[in-house]
Amino acid sequence: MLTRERIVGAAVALVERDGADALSMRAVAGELGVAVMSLYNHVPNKAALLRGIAENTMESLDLPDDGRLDWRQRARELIRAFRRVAREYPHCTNLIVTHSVEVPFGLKPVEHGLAIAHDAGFDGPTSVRLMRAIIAYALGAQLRETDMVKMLDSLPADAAGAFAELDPARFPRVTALAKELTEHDPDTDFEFGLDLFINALDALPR
Amino acid sequence: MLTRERIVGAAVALVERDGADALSMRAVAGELGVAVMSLYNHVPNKAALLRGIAENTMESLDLPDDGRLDWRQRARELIRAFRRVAREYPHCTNLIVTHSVEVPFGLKPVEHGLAIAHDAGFDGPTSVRLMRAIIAYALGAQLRETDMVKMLDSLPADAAGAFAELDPARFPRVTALAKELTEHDPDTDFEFGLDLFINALDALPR
DNA sequence: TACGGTCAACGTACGATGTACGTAAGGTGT
DNA sequence: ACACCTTACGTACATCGTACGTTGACCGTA
Repeated sequence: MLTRERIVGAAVALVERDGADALSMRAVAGELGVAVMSLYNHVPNKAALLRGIAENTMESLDLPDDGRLDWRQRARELIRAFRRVAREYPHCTNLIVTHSVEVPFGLKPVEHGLAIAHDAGFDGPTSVRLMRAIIAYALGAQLRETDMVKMLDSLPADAAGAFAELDPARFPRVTALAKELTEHDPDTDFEFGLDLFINALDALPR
Repeated sequence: MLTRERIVGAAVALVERDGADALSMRAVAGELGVAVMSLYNHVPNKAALLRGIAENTMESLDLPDDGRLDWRQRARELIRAFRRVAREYPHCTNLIVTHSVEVPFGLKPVEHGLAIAHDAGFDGPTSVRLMRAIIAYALGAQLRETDMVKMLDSLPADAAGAFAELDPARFPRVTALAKELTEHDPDTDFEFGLDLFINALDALPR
């Protein structure tokens, strides 16, 4: 029996295995050993399938918000929950982020974020704004990370060497920092920016 | 005479007028009153056309970095330069961001950013990391803004009302902040996050 | 003037994609 | 036994990127 769940599951598996570009109705049908048009009995169109993937991915968010902890720690954990999902379903996450799929995660994370901001002493409008800022950072970090990976893959082998051999008169810092620019530790980078953000919030007047 | 420049120009115009989804080789050819395959005498494939769009868009970045100013102000202006481009070519910018087009902007902005970080007193590795964090924010802010616009368009009319009528027991903050959540002033949001970031940098030990 | 070469533009054609629409087969209630 | 509904299927079409071969205008040389 074909169901929406099986279809979405196959799509998720396919995307994680072969990348987002490999997602086509025909490929999903093939994955299930089924004819293409059979899918349309359960999924109205491809956009709906994308929404299904988004829901399936984002519902693996677990948000164990312990109100007794320090709000900084709670905020960190909330953002890290997103990052964990992105690590578990990297290709699906990218698909969602880049195709700006319709409101993938529900209101629960928003509610949590606003609660944390409230407990930290921020007023309503400020809470909304700082949530937006932190969401922007999390989205961008994910995007930038995959960009970086792709770039480093496309550069031949000795990317640092190529940077280092630029004209030092025009690019003094780039040549000096060639090694750092071509090295990439996603977790460290992410945590660095996250810390920056949390500290900035901490310093904000309320 | 058909040239790469004319083709890219037509593509940019088309994307800004009809959106990124409207970009097809046939549409670009139509825009120029020319047969589809004629484009391939000047552009090897669609990916190259995307790169052309990215270059064309990002070369309108102007970076008047005045080294005598305060580094905070210089950093702000560097980020705002990106945002200006995003405001001038919104659809092209989104196309670039979401399709992670190959290294669209050159090394000049990177060099500027690193120079500013150096003048602010940060060491090399830290400069690289904080540049990455700020790039993540700028990318994500752009992404989130278009998401937000799309979401508000898709929601019927009285989105705030819909939020406000949720179960206040499950979503106390969301219902209380329904108005703020459905209102959107992109510039204010962007500047709020940018300030947050700059202040965080300012507070960072060096 | 005639000719051979170059090159920009074109037309045809193919495979892949999303999906509208009609068909068939098996189960269920009367 | 018969009508009906559900579920899967096959055919068909528009649109996409692009490989490949053809055309026709131009230009230097004989």
